[in-house]
Amino acid sequence: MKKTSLNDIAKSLGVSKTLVSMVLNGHGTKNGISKQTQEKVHAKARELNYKPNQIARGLRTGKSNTIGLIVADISNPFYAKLARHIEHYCSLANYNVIFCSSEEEPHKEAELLDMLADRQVDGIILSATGQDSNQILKLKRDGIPFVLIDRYYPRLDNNFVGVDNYQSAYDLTDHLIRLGYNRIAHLTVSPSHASSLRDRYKGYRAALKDANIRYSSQYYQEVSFEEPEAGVNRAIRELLEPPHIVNAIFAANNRLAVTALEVFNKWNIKIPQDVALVSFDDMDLFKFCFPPITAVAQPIQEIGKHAVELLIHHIENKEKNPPTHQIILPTKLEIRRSCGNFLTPLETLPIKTK
Amino acid sequence: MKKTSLNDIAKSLGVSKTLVSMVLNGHGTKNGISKQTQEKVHAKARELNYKPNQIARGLRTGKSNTIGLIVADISNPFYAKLARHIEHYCSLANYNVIFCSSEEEPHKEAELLDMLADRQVDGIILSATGQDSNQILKLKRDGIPFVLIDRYYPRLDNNFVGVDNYQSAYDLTDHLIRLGYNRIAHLTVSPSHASSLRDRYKGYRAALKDANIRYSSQYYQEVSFEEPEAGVNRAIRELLEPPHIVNAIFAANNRLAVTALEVFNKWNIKIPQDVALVSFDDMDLFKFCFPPITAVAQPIQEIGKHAVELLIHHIENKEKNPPTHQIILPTKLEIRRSCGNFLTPLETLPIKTK
DNA sequence: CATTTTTACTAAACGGGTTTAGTTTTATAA
DNA sequence: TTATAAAACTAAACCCGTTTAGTAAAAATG
Repeated sequence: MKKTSLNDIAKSLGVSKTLVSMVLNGHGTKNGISKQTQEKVHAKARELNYKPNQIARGLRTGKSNTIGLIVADISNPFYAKLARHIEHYCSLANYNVIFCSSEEEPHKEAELLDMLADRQVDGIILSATGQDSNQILKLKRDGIPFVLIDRYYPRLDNNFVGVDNYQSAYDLTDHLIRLGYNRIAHLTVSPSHASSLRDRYKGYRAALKDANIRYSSQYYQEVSFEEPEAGVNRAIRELLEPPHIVNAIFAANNRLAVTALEVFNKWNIKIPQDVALVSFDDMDLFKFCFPPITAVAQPIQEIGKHAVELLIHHIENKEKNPPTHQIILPTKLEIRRSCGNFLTPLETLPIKTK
Repeated sequence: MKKTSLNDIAKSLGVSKTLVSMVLNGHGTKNGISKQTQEKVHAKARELNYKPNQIARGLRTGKSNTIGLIVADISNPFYAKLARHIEHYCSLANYNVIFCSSEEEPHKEAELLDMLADRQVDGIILSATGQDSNQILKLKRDGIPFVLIDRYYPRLDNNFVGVDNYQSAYDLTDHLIRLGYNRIAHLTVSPSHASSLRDRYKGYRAALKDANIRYSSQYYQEVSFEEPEAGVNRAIRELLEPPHIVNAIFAANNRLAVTALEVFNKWNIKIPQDVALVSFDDMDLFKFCFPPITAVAQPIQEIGKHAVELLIHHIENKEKNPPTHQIILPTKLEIRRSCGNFLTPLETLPIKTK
């Protein structure tokens, strides 16, 4: 059964499609269409189950009421939850979401951005891989409204919603230090072009420095995004085999922490007896694993909400060229048992170096 | 900067836009356009960074190269992973995905289906809430190709990709029975219109029956999707407070199992000493929690792959009206420690009834 | 009664592609 | 030399809404 078009309604009532369009868009009264005619149009539209073709409408109005969302990895619960909230807030504002996952690959990110532009999305929410700011400059040049989430480009003045990765990482490291850990590894992803990861590292370093703890380059372990298993394996062996370089590990994201957990399991390494573990980004798993893992939790729902609000504001005030906003939301340090006695965070524990 | 249109290229070369369109779509030679002209067109398109407007193209061709995906709950890792694979396979076939989450609400599902139809998607992949088959009939009537995943409508002859929930639930229950558990609760979601959940229940009942284990209606516990916490709390209190109605719990999906884990944590209920727990649907958490949870794992990537293949096949053979397919994929029973000694599944353990 | 205003509506352009049905020019066959 | 075919290209319709500019008829005003 073919779909009903505006013309079908117009013909069957013997009026112009202009009239039908105006009435159905609620501009009937404004344009002086009589009450009776309006009623007839509405009745016929209902009868024929008319649904406007959004593509045709979009072609004329230049608006698709669709936004694009590109996250680094949709299978990561952090981004999955974020995606859900973004979809939710968009649907409240009558926008749809085209959903993409860049798999942390800059060339895929570039392709996706092009594709979204071809689809005439009204705006884009992007967690950038961070390697190539040309993409961002192109968006700007093409005048497509966009909001960066999670990661930003330090030198560019863009809309951004995220957390203070530096301070949160500082606090997380400081938490370890106050519990007496003095040899803390930093496990991160390579190549870590993402601003979030770089800031986490800087916060970690600053906390060490402020506590007068000597940093060793051996503490820094980078593993590839594509194959974290092998990298984490190697990193943990280096860090924990005699002479036990570290007594605590700071995982720069949840995926690394989970992978570390797997490796610990395999080698029967005990937390926190053999090593303490903390993670940036919380997840359900960390509540239930043994022992529960201390982590920095990001306010995912708020990030999604602000990103959508900001984006839609920009879309709907496009010509006025509104100023950009940077929204930094607070994180929460979820203290659990993976660093030892969590009830007395200020008491330093005797650390057993195995 | 305004985007380049076909007309821009045509004018700047002094040719018709027909010619440009044909050349850029690779129909140049077929339509007898000379080599030189074709080269000129390509060169100019490159120079002006021409990208066809997909909306305009879609309006004319009636194809949007977009499919809609509706899952029940995108924040559930099962669906998040599925979504990722679906997006991946679609992008290989040059389709985009509009992503939606019905939150298990039939009216939201209906709205989303309408919305996707308005957006002229070429097809839909749907994990239906299962309450209202009218939606499905409407899709059929409108001639929109679609594939059901995860849940199906037993009476309707549709494309479907999923697993044998009945048999898998039977096997999972049987696993408990062989370990000596004889009072097994079934924890499920209400209202469980989804075929998957109903089949899991049937498989559970059949396994009990075949083992000559008496079933009590007290074993069946239904909790609401919107607020599982309260429901699971109540259910577990009913099941595990004296007189300890059951010694094992079969959670019909991973979310219920995770919620149960939370409740156990709160009340200091030990697995498997106080109660055994198994879950339908696996997740990372079950590998790492203490103890690790035995679960039925679905082949998520294969489900996504087959769903996309089937859908695209139907889209691209629409007029030929290809026959429907039902693809049932094998599950895997991941035996862990949540039911006691997992190394000797045939040996019955002495069960302590608290 | 003539003119202006208001009411109720319509024709046609537009957006940016695709596609059908030609047209013009040049080469080939009769 | 003329009819015919092939080669190279174009005009215009079409998809389906939205929007601008305008018209016809009735009512109000001078």
